Amino acid sequence: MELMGKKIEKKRAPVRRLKTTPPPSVRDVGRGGEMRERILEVAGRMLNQVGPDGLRLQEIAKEVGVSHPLLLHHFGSRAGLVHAVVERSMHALEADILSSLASPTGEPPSDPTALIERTFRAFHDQGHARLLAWLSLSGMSQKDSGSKLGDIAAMIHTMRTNELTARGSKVPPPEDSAFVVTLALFALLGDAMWGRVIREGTAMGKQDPTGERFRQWLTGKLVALLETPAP
Amino acid sequence: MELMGKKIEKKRAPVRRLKTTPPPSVRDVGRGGEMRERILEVAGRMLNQVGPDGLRLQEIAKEVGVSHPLLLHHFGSRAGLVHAVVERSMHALEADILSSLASPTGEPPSDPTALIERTFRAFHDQGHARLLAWLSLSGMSQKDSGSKLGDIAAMIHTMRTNELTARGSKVPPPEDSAFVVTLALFALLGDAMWGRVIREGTAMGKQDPTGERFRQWLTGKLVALLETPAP
DNA sequence: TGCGGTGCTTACAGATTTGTCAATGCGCTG
DNA sequence: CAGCGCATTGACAAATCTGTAAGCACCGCA
Repeated sequence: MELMGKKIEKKRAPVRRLKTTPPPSVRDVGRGGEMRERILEVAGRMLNQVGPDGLRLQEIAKEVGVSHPLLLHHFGSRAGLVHAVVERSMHALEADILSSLASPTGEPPSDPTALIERTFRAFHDQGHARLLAWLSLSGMSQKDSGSKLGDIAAMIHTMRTNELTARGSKVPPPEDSAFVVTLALFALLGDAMWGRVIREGTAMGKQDPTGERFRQWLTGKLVALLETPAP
Repeated sequence: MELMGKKIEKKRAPVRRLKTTPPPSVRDVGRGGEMRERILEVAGRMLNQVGPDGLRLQEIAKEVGVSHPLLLHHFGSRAGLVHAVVERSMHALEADILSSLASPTGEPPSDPTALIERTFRAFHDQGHARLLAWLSLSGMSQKDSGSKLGDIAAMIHTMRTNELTARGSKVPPPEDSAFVVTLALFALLGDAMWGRVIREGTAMGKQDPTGERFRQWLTGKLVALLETPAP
C-alpha cells in the first residue's frame, strides 16, 4: 500500500559545493516502525549474500531508497543494525523450523519421512544454512540455537520411545537420538552449503543433479537409524 | 567529482587495473621466493579467521613485519594475493586429505574405522572446514575439489566391492557408495563448523564435551552403512 | 667502476565507509 | 497557531583501504 511515495524530480544541476546552500528536499515521512522494517528486510536479504562483515550502510540505503544516515538514526550504529538484522533472521529461521516440524495436518508428527523432507526443504530454500555458516565463521554463534536443537532432539526421542516400546523393543539412550538429530542437521546444512558443488564435480551430478535422490536416500537411512532398537 | 565511474587511463604504467574479481596477473619475480612464502603463510592463517573478503593488506603486512606495498609488489594486486592464498590453502587441504587417507603403514586402507577417524581429525584440526565454508559463501568454490571427492568415492566403492563379494553378498550400485562418502563429508564439515556450538547448547555437552563420543558413534554407523549389502 | 635490475620503503592519492551535524518539513498537542 | 518531537536529508569529517610513484640500498656483471 504505502510502498513508495512519489519522488520529486530533482536530479538537475550538480549543486556546487557551498556550505550555505542546503536545500533539503521534502519527502514523505514514514510513520510507525514501517521504515525500520523495510530496512531490516533489505538488510536481511543482503546478509545472506555477503555476511555480517560484508554489510554496507550505503548499499543498503541505496537499495531501500533512503539516505544512509537514516539507518544510523534508526539503529544507532552499524553494529546495531547488524545485531538487529541477525536477530531478525534468527527469528525467521526459528519460525521456519517450527513450521516445518509441525505437521501440516496439525497432528503430532507421525511420518518421519515427510517431516525430514519438509525440514530439508525449509533450510534449503530460505538460505538458513548460509546464515548459520556466516554466523559460525564470524564468531557470532548464539548458544540460543543449540538449546532449540536440544528441544527437537527431546521431541524426537519421545516419538521414538513410543514407537519402540509399542513394538516391544528396547529403547536406546537419549544420547543416541541426539546423535541422529545432530547428524541430520549436519547433513542438511552440508547439503545446502556444498551439495551443488559436490554434485557438479562428481559423477553424481549426472544421475542426481538436484540432489533429490541423495536426500531420499538419506531420509531412508535416518529413519532406519531411528527405528533400530537398542541391542 | 565523479560524474560517471570512469577510470582515468594511466599514461606510463602498462599495469592495467581492474577493481573487481579479476583473475590476477601474478608477476612471479620469485627469486628466492622466501618472503613470498612468509607472506602466504601469514595470509593463510588470516584467511581462516576472516575469510577472503576480510583479508587486509596492511594487516598482513604488519604481521609479517613489512610494508604493505611489498605485498602488491609480489602479487600484483589484492585479488592476486587472495588467489594465491586460496590456491595454497587448497593444496594444503588436498595434501592433508591424501595423507589421512593413506594408511600410516603404507598399505592399502583396510580398516575403515581408522581411516574415517584420521580424516575427521585432519579436517578438524587444520581449519579446512572453515576454508571450504568461506569459499562456498564467497562464491569461490572450485569444481576441482569435487572431482577429488569423486576419486575418493570410487576408491571406497572398490574396497566395498571387494569386501562384499568376498563375503558372497550383493554389491550396491556405486551411487550408494558415493552417497555414503557425501554424508561422511557433510558430517565431518558440520562437526568442525557447528559441533562446538551445538554441544554447548544441548544436553550433549555434558556427556560429550569434545564430540569424541559422537564421532565414534558416527564412524560406527558409516561403517555399518558400507558393510550393508544390497537387498 | 659504473649500470641496471631487484627487493623493499616512504609518501601520497583516490575511493570507500562509518559516523556527526545542522537543517527542514510534518504531525500532534496544548 | 505556537511549539515540540520525530523522520529524514545533504554536507562534511575522519578513518581505512588499495594502489601508485619515487627513491634507496644492494648485488651481479660487463
